[in-house]
Amino acid sequence: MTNLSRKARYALKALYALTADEARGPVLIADLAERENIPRKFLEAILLELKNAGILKSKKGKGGGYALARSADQITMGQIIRVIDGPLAPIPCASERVFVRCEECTDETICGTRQVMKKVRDAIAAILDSTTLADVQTQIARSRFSTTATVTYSI
Amino acid sequence: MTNLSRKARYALKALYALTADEARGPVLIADLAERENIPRKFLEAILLELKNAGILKSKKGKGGGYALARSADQITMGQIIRVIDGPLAPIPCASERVFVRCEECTDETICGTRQVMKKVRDAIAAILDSTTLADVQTQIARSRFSTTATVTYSI
DNA sequence: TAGTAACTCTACCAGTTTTATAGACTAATG
DNA sequence: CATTAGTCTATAAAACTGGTAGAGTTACTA
Repeated sequence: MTNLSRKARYALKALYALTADEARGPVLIADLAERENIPRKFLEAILLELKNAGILKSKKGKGGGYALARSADQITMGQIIRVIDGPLAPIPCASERVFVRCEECTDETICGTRQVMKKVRDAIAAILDSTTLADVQTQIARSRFSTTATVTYSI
Repeated sequence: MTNLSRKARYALKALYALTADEARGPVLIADLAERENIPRKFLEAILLELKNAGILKSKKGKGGGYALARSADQITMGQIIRVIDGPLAPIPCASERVFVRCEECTDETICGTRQVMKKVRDAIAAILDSTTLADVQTQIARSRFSTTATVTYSI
């Protein structure tokens, strides 16, 4: 059931970097791609999606680049992952926001799988919607403090 | 992030039916396939996997078929889903049982995504490993009681 | 106000995974 | 020992994922 796409992992990695660079103003796609080891064109598409979703903002022209649209404590993991990978529910008919009836389900009111997966969805959402980029940032810093320090962000 | 495969949904559907038929002895693949609307050959492969994992047992020859290998309260959703769809963790490096280092992760001890996804994994596992086929069976019965009754199992 | 740095968009492609099918083979039961 | 029913191998269409190419557009700033 392994499920977070590489695309989403790239997105998160990029956002961690942008969070750290929040103060320093817009970051260039090319720089971000190189520093974080993400295929440039692929990253381009990812950042664009995040921008269209209101998570990032961009500035064109000289001195431009990408930056967080809101402060890091206003952006949750749930928001990010939903943008890139879609609903959190393990099964479309268990999604709160984007309910989709599933073909092989005769009657979803009595579907056992659905009832269990609704619980799973709620558990996942509870965690991801309450964890912000700022929280993750703090956790990273804390881990780095207690182990030997590297300066790169891992995904 | 929608993630439970159709194969797993078929597996669960078939297992619900086998749970209900527990008393009546082995069920034929062909019957199961028709009743539950699952492609016959595909179901065959699924049942075989479940058998190899010790969840089902089969009997060949006349009067043969498939049946649960253990009683329904000894089979958890977690066991079933792991057999068909692999680890529950949304990311390989967050898996407890089948840890796989992820390529783009420089240092997993300080990886923010990993730390969050470990929490998610634990939450998912807590639910799926404590829910048995018998539990689901009960829930289905309860739902059927409180709504208008249909006799089919939905997935 | 022109040049250029940088973002935006469309289209495409290759590889993998998922879902599904066909048929030959093997084993056990009555 | 025939029949019934499960097992195995191979194959293939379809969908998805990850990645690439290049033309086009926008907005800074000198």
